[in-house]
Amino acid sequence: MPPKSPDHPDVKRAVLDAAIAIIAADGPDALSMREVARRADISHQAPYHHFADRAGILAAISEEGYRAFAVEFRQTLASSTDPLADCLRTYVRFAMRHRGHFKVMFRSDICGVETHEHTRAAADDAFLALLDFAARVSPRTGTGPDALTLPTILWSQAHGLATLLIDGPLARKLPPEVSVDALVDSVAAMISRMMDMSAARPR
Amino acid sequence: MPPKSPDHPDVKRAVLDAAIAIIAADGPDALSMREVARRADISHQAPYHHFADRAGILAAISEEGYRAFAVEFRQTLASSTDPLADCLRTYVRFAMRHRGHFKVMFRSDICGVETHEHTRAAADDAFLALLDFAARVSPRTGTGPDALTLPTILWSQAHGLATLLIDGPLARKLPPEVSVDALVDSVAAMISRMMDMSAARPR
DNA sequence: TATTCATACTTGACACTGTCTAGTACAATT
DNA sequence: AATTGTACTAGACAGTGTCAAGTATGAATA
Repeated sequence: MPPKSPDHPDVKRAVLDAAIAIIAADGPDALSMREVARRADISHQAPYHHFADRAGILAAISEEGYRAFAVEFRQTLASSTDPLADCLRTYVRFAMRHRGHFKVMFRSDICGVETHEHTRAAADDAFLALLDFAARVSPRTGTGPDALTLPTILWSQAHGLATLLIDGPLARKLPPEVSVDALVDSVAAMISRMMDMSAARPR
Repeated sequence: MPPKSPDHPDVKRAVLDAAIAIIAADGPDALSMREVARRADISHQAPYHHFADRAGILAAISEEGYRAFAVEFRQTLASSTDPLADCLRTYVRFAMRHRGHFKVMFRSDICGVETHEHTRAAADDAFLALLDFAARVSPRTGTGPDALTLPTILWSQAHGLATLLIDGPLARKLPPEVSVDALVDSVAAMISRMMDMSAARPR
């Protein structure tokens, strides 16, 4: 039980929030321990009491992101009648609403998934949610060596769209009259239609 | 005309190659001007004679990447009888064979596409190649507000797969008996089949 | 041939970074 | 009252990007 600091009610949270804000604005590269400390109005060394190092902060952020993602994704999956379109939308919407988290989560070099146990566990769980999604979209998916093909397609589709919009050049390519939401919707609709047709006459 | 240095035949090239090697191994974050200079066996300030700053090196690398990508992609498109599968393979293969370039190209925060004119031009041209690809795959694509939907789908698919394999957690998820090449092949095959069916009974 | 001049560097310095090592203030425990 | 552990602060160090100034070298000019 951490006895509350006299200065701040929850320094750890303040550190995380400052870090997330910096990352959302300028990307993970711009994350500086000292800038975080400055924003949280603590000494440049205080964050080290809550996180081992810079990588520790990033790992904590991506872990938080994976957990939140799994929750949102499972909620959508459970309550949707058109899981393909809705989950795709959820994926992209999560990326845009939690840029700070998302920008770290899928950078395996910095997200800590290979070095931090808790982060890895959260990432694995989020991956399970994705597999559930794929199974729901196409129950025919077997367990053979091809079992990963459809999940890979769906994941790539959602992830590629999200990253191209967040980090990549896609948003810049959109003509002004096409909104990001509209694009996501039409992509979801077209994919959904293609999947249905493919299911209607398999093999 | 740059008069050849007495020390190196082409310092600029040496700087670029050292930088690409560093990025391929440890990502763009690990790129350090001083490490580059050390590897090229020049003073820590010599790179500044050929590039304005760190961002200038990254912009040069991504420009080079865009050009090479456009060439490879157009070659595939011109010579293929199954453009969808072949171009998807080319995209992913390019990412894996030119990791150093690829890891910079699609990080719009660092690739210089918004700040460096030549880089932007190369990126725009590569995008045109993608549009040609989409038109070839589905000639029915009109010019209305939905014109971007299919290109977006194809691009997202290829890009998502490439980034999940290069930077993301997908490669870690693959069971040992499934090779990356095999996964890319089966994804390409499945997508291709779905597109064909969708084309066979449109609307 | 002697002088000028741009090119391609090197060297030195600065502010900033992550992180190591020492501290210090304070609450809970003994 | 003394000890201990938590949550910090302060100082120092090597490494970073980059600015400023100096130096060697080859080409152009006088």
